[in-house]
Parts: sequence; structure tokens; C-alpha cells
Amino acid sequence: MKKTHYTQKNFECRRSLGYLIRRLHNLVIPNAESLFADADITFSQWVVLVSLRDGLASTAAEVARHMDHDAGAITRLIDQMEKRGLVARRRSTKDRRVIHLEITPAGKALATSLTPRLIEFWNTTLTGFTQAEFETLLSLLTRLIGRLEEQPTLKAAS
Amino acid sequence: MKKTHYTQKNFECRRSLGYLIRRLHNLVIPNAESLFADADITFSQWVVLVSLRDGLASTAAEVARHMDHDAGAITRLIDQMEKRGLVARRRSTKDRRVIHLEITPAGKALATSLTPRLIEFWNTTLTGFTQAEFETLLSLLTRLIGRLEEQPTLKAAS
DNA sequence: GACATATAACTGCTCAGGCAATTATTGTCT
DNA sequence: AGACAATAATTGCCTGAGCAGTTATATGTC
Repeated sequence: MKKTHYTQKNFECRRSLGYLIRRLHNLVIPNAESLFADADITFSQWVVLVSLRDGLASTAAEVARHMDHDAGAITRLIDQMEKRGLVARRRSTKDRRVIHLEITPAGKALATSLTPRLIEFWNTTLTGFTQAEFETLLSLLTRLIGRLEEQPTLKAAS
Repeated sequence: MKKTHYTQKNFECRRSLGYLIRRLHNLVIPNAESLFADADITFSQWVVLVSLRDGLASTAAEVARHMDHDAGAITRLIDQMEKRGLVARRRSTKDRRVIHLEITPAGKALATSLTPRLIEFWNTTLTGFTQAEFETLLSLLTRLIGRLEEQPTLKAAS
């Protein structure tokens, strides 16, 4: 007996992961963005900011990869953040193709001031979830992401 | 002792739901869309299609609401689908403001032919997930969506 | 019945993001 | 060294989607 999660019979919108993820995305991003309203920062910019701060990425290409985001879009995103003094570009001496990104003190300050809002938003949203459920959710989402990155579906096309 | 899932200490990118959901979205939608490549249909159009077929919505406004999608965008989306003969518009006689949407035989046929691809894609992607884990994931995501819809955060702004 | 309010569909404007180049640089293979 | 593929950053082009209206209709209130 194969372990098929979806079959012709049970494949319906409300049980479809694509549908649920799209929906979640459409709900979460505007909500998060409204928290940043006065700071005039995009959710995408926010992710770049904390990625740099936490050392998850140090170049545009790395940011693009770990966010699974278009590289061209990242360039323009960095343009804006640089103009606003949140990050700085510095050409690498070892490999002259790459440009290292650094978060500026202003960028760090912004990240610090915005973090509590997100924390409160999520804690409120997660009311009713036990600690175990929360951890399970994180774990399952992370595993799913891992599986999708392994899949050569898209990459094979190129 | 308050049940705070996030604190200053443990709030990092890889444990942040906003980040995970964004990432998942960026991975899932292009993958799904590549499955539809030869059918020349968008993931958004796909969701509209099955929503109509399964009776989850019967007007543009309902579609917009249950997808948490912009109403204006839905209008243009329906325009395209109508042009391609996948759906039909029919003005309501009871309430002349609303326009009922109906999936055409061609639309049904397309949905039927595309469904197996999605099923296979997800079953492959979900390799390594037990049935229980899968159900847990669906349940947690659904609950999270419910919580986000209750939240008046955004709606209060308007 | 007149008036205010709400809702459905739609339109124009703008912008972010995906895609396909282009350029500069590095690494590899012979 | 020379040829060729791979990678980083960038740009132009186009489409999809959010937002703020507009119009037509319905509902609720006095």
C-alpha cells in the first residue's frame, strides 16, 4: 500500500497545501507590513535586513538564494535600502565579482525597534497554540521547505 | 507565566513564521505553475477554477474573500478566463449588482486534466511525511489562517 | 419616500517581482 | 596561454497585484 497523501477523491481546495500556503501568504504579509507602516519598510526589505544582521547572508546572491527570491529584484531592493542608509555595499577584494553587504548602525537600530512589534503580533496570532504545536508547525514547515529545495522540478527546466 | 512563543532572544529568521511562509510561497507557486506550463494557466487562475468547480464561491467577491486576494485583480483574472472559455458570467436577477460565475465544460475538463499533476507533485514532495504529520500540518495551517482572519489588525486601519 | 450607508463589479495608476539579457570576473580543461 | 563554462551584479521589459476611486444597486433609518 503506497503512502499517497493526496488522491483524486480527497484533493480539494481546503486540504491543498498550495491553496493554504497562498492564503496564509496573502494574510501574513499585509499584516506584517502594516506593522511597519510608519517605518516605511517592505516585508522583503525587513527580511533582508535581519538576514544581514544575523549573518545569514552577506551578498545579494546569498540573500536571493536563501529567500528564494529573484536576484534582479534583490538588486533594486538593496538600492533602496542603501539610499535610505540601512545597508552599505563594499566590493570584495578577493573576488571582484561580488559585493559584500553590511548592515549600518541605522539599519541595526531600525531592526531593533521593529522586532518587538513582530513578536507581539505573532504571539497574539498564536494564541491558542501550545508550545508543542508551535514547535511542530515550525518543524513541519522547515522540512517542507527542505523537500521543495531538493526537488529538481524547476531547475531541470533551465 | 505567560505563554509567549516568541521572545527577544529566540526571534530569528529561521524560526519566524513570516519568513517561513514567504519562503514556502516562493518555492511552491513557481513549482506548481511549471506543472501548468503547457496549459498556460496561472496558479491564481487554477485556484479560481477549482473554487468554482467545488462550489466554494460563485461570484467574484466570494472568490476574492476566500482567497484573500484583491477584488480588482480578480476581475481581470476572470476577464482572461472568460476570454479563454473557462468560465462564464451571468448577471443575477435577484441582486443586479452581482454577477454569478460558472465553470464551463472546457473549464471542468482543464481542471480534471491538471489535477493528477498536482497530486503527483505533492505526493512526491511529501515523501517522508507520515499520514499523521501531513494531517497535523493541514490542521495547524488551517487554524493559523483562522486566527489571522479573526485579527482586526488590518481591518481596523480602514 | 428620502437619505445615508454598504456592497458588487469594475477601472486607472503605480510598483514589485519574474525573466531574459548584459557585463565583469573567476575557474576549469586541454 | 586560450577557450569555454559558471557566477555576481545589474538592467530593461512585461505582467500581476494592491490601492483608491467610480458606478450601479441594495438595505436600513427616519
